[in-house]
Amino acid sequence: MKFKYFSVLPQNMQSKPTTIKEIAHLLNLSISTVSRALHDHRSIGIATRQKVKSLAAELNYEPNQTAIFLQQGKTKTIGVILPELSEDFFSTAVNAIEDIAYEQNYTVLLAQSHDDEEREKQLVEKMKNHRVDGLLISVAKNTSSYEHFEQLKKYNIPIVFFDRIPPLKNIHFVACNMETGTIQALNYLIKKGHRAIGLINGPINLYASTERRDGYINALLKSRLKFDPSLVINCDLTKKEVELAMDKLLKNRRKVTAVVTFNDYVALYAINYLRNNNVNSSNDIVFVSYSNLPLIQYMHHVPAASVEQYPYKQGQKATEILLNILKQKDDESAENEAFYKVIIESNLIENSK
Amino acid sequence: MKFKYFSVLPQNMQSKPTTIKEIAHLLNLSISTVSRALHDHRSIGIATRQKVKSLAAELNYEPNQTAIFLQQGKTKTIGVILPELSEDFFSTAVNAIEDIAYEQNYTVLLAQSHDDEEREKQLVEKMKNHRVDGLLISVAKNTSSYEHFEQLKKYNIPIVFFDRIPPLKNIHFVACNMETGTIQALNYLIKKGHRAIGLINGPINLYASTERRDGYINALLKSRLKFDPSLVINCDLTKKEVELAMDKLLKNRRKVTAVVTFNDYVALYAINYLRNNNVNSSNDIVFVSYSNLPLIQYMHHVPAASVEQYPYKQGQKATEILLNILKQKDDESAENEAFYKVIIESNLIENSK
DNA sequence: AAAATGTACACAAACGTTTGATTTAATAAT
DNA sequence: ATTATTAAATCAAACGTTTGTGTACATTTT
Repeated sequence: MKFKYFSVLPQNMQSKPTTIKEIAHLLNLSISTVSRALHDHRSIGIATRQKVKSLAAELNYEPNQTAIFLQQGKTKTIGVILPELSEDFFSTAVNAIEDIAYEQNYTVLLAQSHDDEEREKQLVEKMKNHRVDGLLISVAKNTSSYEHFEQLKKYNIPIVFFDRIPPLKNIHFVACNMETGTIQALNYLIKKGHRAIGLINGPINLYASTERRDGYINALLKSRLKFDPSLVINCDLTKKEVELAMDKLLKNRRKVTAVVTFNDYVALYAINYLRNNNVNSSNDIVFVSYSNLPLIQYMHHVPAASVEQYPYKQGQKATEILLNILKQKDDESAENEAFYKVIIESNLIENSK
Repeated sequence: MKFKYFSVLPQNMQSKPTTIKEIAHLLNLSISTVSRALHDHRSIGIATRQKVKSLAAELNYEPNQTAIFLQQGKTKTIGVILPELSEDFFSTAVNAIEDIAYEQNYTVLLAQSHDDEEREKQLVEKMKNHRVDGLLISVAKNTSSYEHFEQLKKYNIPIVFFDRIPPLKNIHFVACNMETGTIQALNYLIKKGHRAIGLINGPINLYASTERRDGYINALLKSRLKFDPSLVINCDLTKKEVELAMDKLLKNRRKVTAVVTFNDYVALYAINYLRNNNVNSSNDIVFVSYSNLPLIQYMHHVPAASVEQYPYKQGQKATEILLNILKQKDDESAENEAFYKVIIESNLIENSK
């Protein structure tokens, strides 16, 4: 690792940033007049307004946000806490959040919990200290206590949860209903003639797993097919357990012709497992997955279809809701305490390739 | 999309957050005494300190950061502007940035330019308005003018560039030298007996492309092999052009036995192209790539080796440097204007699988 | 001509801190 | 007994805004 360190003369930097005060002094006006002139207040003569504005422009005046924050008691900043930026779902959700927030002149304070409850708590604390106006949270996988969220309510900092929502009563959230997508997936496969359909599901304690299982069972029942529990296998989503699960399915009495996997990664592991073990059925087993990550474009053998969870839409909705709440708070102190609960239906998307 | 909207009674929220002022009033002390007591100033009696602290704890006092920001003229916040969070390189760099920043009690204001120069400019402006103490930037691919960066210098907001650095003279930066990694890659292949080695490179105007090409040529010369320009093909990194490039290589007079690709995505496209077209040499051609993205774990046929660019280390170094600069600025106003220029050497990593 | 209205601006408080300078009282040194 | 020293706390200014209220003058209304 090379390390160069150059020393150079101090550059000609302009002193301190211009303040409203200086402008006032230079023009022999009061501070308030300058402030109002810059805001086009009607009680300021049009001539003075012009004078002020042009001088401000000349001096590169820019309002000191920190002062405004203090004065207004808010920061025009929303905090975002989510598990992992490297997960594509979240990074696209963040794209939405940024887009909406920036549109409305809000700034985004972003932080990752890395699915660690302790860190999540610290971040909540930090965000509170930083006086964010509101919070967007997708909770860590193993978060089991929720006081840190409750506490924020007391400070009157609104939270909107998205995707991974805590089991609390009075909260705002937007989430995706996985059951309907699962039903669509099953119907799709059933229509194609599949009767023995496997499900490689996630951990049993995850709500997302329950939704998938429920959808799976309900779709079967509706089609008057009987539900065979041996075709549903829970795993912790690691490569190893996925392969074990796939193996179990292959060895099952009833030979599956299609498999629904908890997400694209699981599909990938399973498909690669089949190919690596030269299972001749590798091309016969049809896969349906969730998420529709861009990563599947790179796969050689892609799932036939995928249940879309609309990360962008979720992020968008959640942000809109939060900004709405903040706006209401401004408008009336009319404690219109209502809870937004938005549920986006998932949808099956067939993969063209 | 379902949409439920519940109305609920206003909850018992605690009024305004506690201030130092209230504590002072309650204890019949002056504001300054309370402030100093909380900071363990030695001129405050130990008894008073205790009284103040316990009352503060009782009232859940938390200093109002916005007030402190104003008073101190800094925000303990660093801005980060980078092209795309969904690119794994950047999201791991962000991990490093967050880790280091949080360690030192700084907050991170994150934003994506989406490789758009205009947006980048707006973000810089926004960050400046938000009075971030310093900036970490990886510049957008098509940024061609740099005044928005220069301008910040005048405002005395330090910038540390990382990975994608602008062609400016007096700047701080940390970047990765791709040439050495490329040389390692070539040597690796040459040692394995390869003589006809293709290079699917990026756009010719990118510095990263130049580095790769230079490394490629230099390694060949050093091994006394002659450089054949027809084996180096530039492309814009899209799937289509990569396939075209691969095709060109296949049709070349000299048959390549190894290919170095600009990054893992290119490798992926190329490898898939070979397999899809049932080129029998698909397993004979050895690939070496850059980045070592996690995505390759999911590939069936992975590159034999990859040049690591150390995103985490780059993020880490850049943050450390920025925080150093900020600390110096506090300590002495001794205008020790020096420029950090850190170059991390890339390294070839063989893929085990 | 007196009163009401309107226009264009200034004053001053407030937001919640930190911090240099000052005061008060008690203690130690001469 | 007088003066220096120290300890403990207070005062007041400052950071840069916004905003409710006050004021002077000119203009209109009655």
